[in-house]
Order: sequence, then structure tokens, then C-alpha cells
Amino acid sequence: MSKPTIYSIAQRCGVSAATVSRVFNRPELVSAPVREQVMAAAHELGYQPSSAARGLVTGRAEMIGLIVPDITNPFFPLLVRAIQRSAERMGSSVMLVDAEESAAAEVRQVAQLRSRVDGVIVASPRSSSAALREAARGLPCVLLNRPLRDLSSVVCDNTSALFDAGDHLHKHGHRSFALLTGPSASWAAARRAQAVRRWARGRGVELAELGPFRATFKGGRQAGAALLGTAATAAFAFDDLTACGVLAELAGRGVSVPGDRSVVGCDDVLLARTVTPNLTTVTAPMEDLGTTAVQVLTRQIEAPGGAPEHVRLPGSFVARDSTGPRPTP
Amino acid sequence: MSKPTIYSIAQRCGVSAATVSRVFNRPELVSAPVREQVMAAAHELGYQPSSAARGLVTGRAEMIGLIVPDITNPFFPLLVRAIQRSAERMGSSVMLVDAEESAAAEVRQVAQLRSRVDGVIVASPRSSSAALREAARGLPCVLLNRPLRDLSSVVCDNTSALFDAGDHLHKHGHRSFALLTGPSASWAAARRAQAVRRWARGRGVELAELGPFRATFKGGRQAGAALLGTAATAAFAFDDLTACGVLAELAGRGVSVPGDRSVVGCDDVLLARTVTPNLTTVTAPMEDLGTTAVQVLTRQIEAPGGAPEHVRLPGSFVARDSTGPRPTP
DNA sequence: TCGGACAATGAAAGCGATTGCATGATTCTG
DNA sequence: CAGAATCATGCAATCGCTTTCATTGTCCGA
Repeated sequence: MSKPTIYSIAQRCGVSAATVSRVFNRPELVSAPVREQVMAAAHELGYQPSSAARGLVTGRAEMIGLIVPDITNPFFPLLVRAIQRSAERMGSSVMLVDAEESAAAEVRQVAQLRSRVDGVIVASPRSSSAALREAARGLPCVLLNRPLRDLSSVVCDNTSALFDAGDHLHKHGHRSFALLTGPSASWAAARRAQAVRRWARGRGVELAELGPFRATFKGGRQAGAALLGTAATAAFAFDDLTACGVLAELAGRGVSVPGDRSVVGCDDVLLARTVTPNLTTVTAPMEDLGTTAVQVLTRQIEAPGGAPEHVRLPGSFVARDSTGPRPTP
Repeated sequence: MSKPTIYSIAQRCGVSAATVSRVFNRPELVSAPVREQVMAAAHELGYQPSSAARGLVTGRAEMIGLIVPDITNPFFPLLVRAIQRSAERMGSSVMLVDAEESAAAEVRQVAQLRSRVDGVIVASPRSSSAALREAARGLPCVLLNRPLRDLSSVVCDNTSALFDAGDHLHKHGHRSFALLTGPSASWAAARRAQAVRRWARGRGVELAELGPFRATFKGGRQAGAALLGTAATAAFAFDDLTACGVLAELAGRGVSVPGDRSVVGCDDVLLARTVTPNLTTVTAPMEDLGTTAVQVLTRQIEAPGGAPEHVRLPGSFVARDSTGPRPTP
């Protein structure tokens, strides 16, 4: 007894394979009695259509690739889940690839994926644009948090939320700020830094730029240490993970947050709500980001060579416990 | 210009498709000049073999499924990465599925996956054994952290590490302990609880059992609150996430850790080292767990119907800052 | 009552690769 | 130098499914 195929079923039911196939794909073309008989037989035999065979003829893999630079970064699990969920809704599965922080790996992975997926979603802060373009040639692709003119992209724009964060701190009396910058190659880092700078200039407040720091907990500790070398009473961390590092470093040195300094993070990952004090941060609309990415990708797949789409979703500011009034000197 | 196939290449090089195929699969069977010519042409045309076609004839998808109950649980990203890494080494890709904490989804997903993968790795604390068995029927499968007699499994056994943890606390003078139990349906939770109980009995110390609590940060907070209702000076949390909740709850109530109470976690996820104080915990050998799971699965795939394998890997105790000497009353 | 429209089904041609077998060209062996 | 062994290559079947086209049988209107 080998795996059941449409032929096993066809034979069993005394119909042709074509009919069996239709029962699954275009059931309305098959008469009710036959349809039911076939379905019953299929169920009884435990029939599962071979996706390889189907893919071969339809040219669709019903699968999308998802490339993340580092799944251990708490930013991604939420995204992965959102993407997976909406992919499932579209009848596709998700193939996850962790590029392990290596640009070379990213590009290599895309090449690897090509033949197995209908398209890819790439969350790739690192790779060079040229490498990305090349890798995506002829393959429907949407970039996450990294716009590129000729490839579709879905990005989270935190500019206005960061303005809100600044205003929030300003209202609390802070006048001297520090910007703890993230990896220089990261689009998000550049973008966030720019937003903070613009805000500070607009407000006419002092802004010390520190960094760049690696987007890790350790990087955050270094940033925290650096922060103490300045007079800033409030700091914008690149993301929540670094903010946590900052918090830890400050705590380690007996500096109170938000008593002595205020810290705001970015992304609102799980960590933000498990750390003490809870992080004031900017929440990224993960669910939306994922859903949108899948939708855009689907469109690219259905109309290959269509114009690239660019979607920008705003984050929003959320005040928690890592920010407070300026310490009275 | 449609997608290049072995035929395009064959034609271009004046050889047969079979030869082209061999260049990629059994290059030693092809003469050097032809081989190089074909490779050059393939590269030039940007040829990528169709995995659907290959899969159809070889019967292999070169892909394994990975089902996790909740990718946002910090336990999993490390595992996912380890699995992906070693799958890649075996020439397979990983299809990730987040069952979203639903046993029904888990089983449904396995069914869905069947036709697209060569086998699955299931990290499924929830589903009933019967459901799992049924879902895995005829599909190579290895269970993670959940042994079942007739299915292969790879589990992390923390028993001895928990003994070490207990001894560590005992040495620090603690005599009254609390066990904050995890979800009752989880094998790991049961196992850990059992280990702690055995240890406590062996030592003849007092052990208050609290719970079960959900394996979330919130669950941890509740556990923390409950802990304060007891005289225990040291607590075993179900995992790091709940331990963090405990820490947060205690901190919120002005209870110092490790000054007033000691807390040990389990798993050693990223969180353990980002929280203040750093968690004393039991590290799970994630890398090994993942690698082993893939190896076992590979064996199952190559010899379907072979006897199930059961691997048990020990965790190890690591002392950090959430444990200390018993407070002097 | 007959022709055409329509519904239900089957036959068969691929999709793009792999692979066992056959073949022709070389090289070896005694 | 004949026959065997070896090597490189081609032919063609096959994997399981989808889909076009053709066929058959029904039903309806005129």
C-alpha cells in the first residue's frame, strides 16, 4: 500500500483521475453523488494531494519565504507570527530563514529559496541595495523596514511617534537629551535618528548624539555607560533591546530610572513590558506590518512585474514607567 | 523568455537534458568540458532547478516542518534557529508553523504540512497524545520536550540541574522553598515539578506548592504575589518568563531579590540575562536540542517505520544574581 | 421529433526534473 | 588486434497532478 494518488481514488470509485482532481479543485463541475463518493474514498484512504505535483503543473508553490536577520531579536517573533497568520489565510505556508546577521547569508538564502517559493518577504537591514536587487531579480519580493525604489516595501515610520515621545519628555521638564544611535547600516536607525534630530531642532533643545551602538543588550549597556558621561536627563534608545541594556547599566550603577534619567525605547517588544521599570516606547503595528507585507507580496505574485508598492505605517507612542519628570537638580 | 529549464540549457549546449541533470546531481559522470559548459550556461541563464519537479520524482521535499505553540515565547527563537541551521546543513529547509497555542491548530497544521514536508518536528506541550499520534501517522516525526512511547522524541531533562539549583540555595542557608508550577498539561512542567519535589524530599526541607500558573509574564506576576503569601525564602519558577514576572511583582512590592527572596528560573532565554537582577536559572542546551532533533528526524526519514528514538539532554545550572544567602530574620 | 445547449465525464498532453537502460566511442588486456 | 571493460551520453519512462478538448447523454424549445 503506497501513498494514495488521484488514480487510486479514481479506480476505487470507477471514475477517471480528472474527475477526482475536479472534485478538489472545481467541485461545482462534478455531480453531487460522484463528488461525495470521491470525497469519502479520499478521506478513507487518507489521501493528501502531492503539492510537488500540483506545484509542477500550476507553477505555484503556495509558499512564501521569510528572511529575517536574527530570529532571536525579540522584534521578529511577533512579525513572523503575523505574517504566518495572514499567509495561511491566503492559502500559503511560510518558509522561515534566519540569515544569522550575515548579509552574505541573506543573499545566498534568497537564491536558495527562489525555486521553492512564490515570493519572499525580506527583513534585511544589512544587505547592500545592489545585492538585494540582484537577489530579488525575477522573484516577487517585499522589503520590510527598508525602502528601495524599485522593490516593494512595507515600513514602519516612527517619526511622529518619536515627536510625541519628545514632547512627552519636554512636558516633563527635560531640556537636555541624548540620542543613542543604532547600527549605521540600518535604515530604521537612520530614520529614527533623523526624526529625533528634527524634533530636537524644532524644539530648540540640546541633543547629544552617542553611538552607534550594536542593537543588542550589550550594546545597550555600553550606551548606558556613555549616557552617564553626558548631562542629558533623557535618552532615546535605538530600540527596546538596547533600552533594556541602558536600564540594566544604569541600575547597576545605582542610577534610578525614571528618577534620575528617563529612557524611551522603540518597537514595544515583549521585553518592554517585562523589564523594570516598564519601558516607555513606540509601538510598531506588528500585526498590520505583517498582514500588509503579505498582501503586497500577493499582489506582486499575481501581477509579476507590476509597479512596486510602498506602504508606510505609523508607530504610536506609549508612555510607561521609564520616563518621568526631570530630576530637580 | 520564460524560466530556464534543463531543456533550455541542454539545447543551448547541444546535449541532452539527462546530461544537464547529471551535471548537477552526479557531476562525476559527466566529462569535464561538457560539465563546465553546462554550468556556465546554467549560470548565465540564471537557472534554478524546479524543486517541485525534482520533488515529484525523488519523492523528497527537502523540507522539514517545525511546529511551535507560540513563537513569541522566548524559548523558541533559539530553538528555531538551531533547527534551521542544522537542517540547512542537511540540505533541507524549514517550514515554520506557529500553532498559536491551540491544540486543534497543531493537529490541523500537521495535516496541512503532510504533503509538503519530509517530516516534522513538533514542540507541542498541549495536544493530546492520541491526537498527536494520529496526526503523525505515516509521517516521520520527532517530538520536542514531550516524550511519547511510539514517537521519537528529544527532551531536555533538567532534573539534575534542578538538584544543583536546590543545593545551591540550600548551601546559601535556605530551608523553606516554594515551587511555582507551570501549566498542568505541560510535560516539562510536570517533570520539573517532580524533580524539585524529589530534591526537597531528599533534603528534608519544606516545599510549598503554588499554582499552576500560566507560562507567561502575567502568570509570573500572579505567582510572585502568591509567593509572598508563604514563608518560603526561595522559589523555583516554572521557566524564565514566569520568573521574570515574579521578579517584577516582587520589585513592585518593594521586596528585594536576592535580598529578601531568591528566585531561580529555567531555560536561560535571552530574558534571563536582560532582566535585573540577572536570573539564576537552568540553561537548556538549545543548540544541541535542535541539532539532535534534526538528526533524529533525518534518520526517521531515511528509515521510515524504524524504531522511535528517545534522546534526553541534560540542562545545567547557572548561578547569577537572583539567588543569594537566606535573609537573616 | 429533432437539433442544439448544457452538464458530466474521460482521454491525453504536458509541467520539469530523475534515472535505468541502451548505445557508441575509447581504452585496456592478453 | 580482437574482444572486454569502461566511459560519456542519449532515449524514454516516470513521478502525481491540472487542464484542454472531445465525447456522451439529457433536456428543452420549436
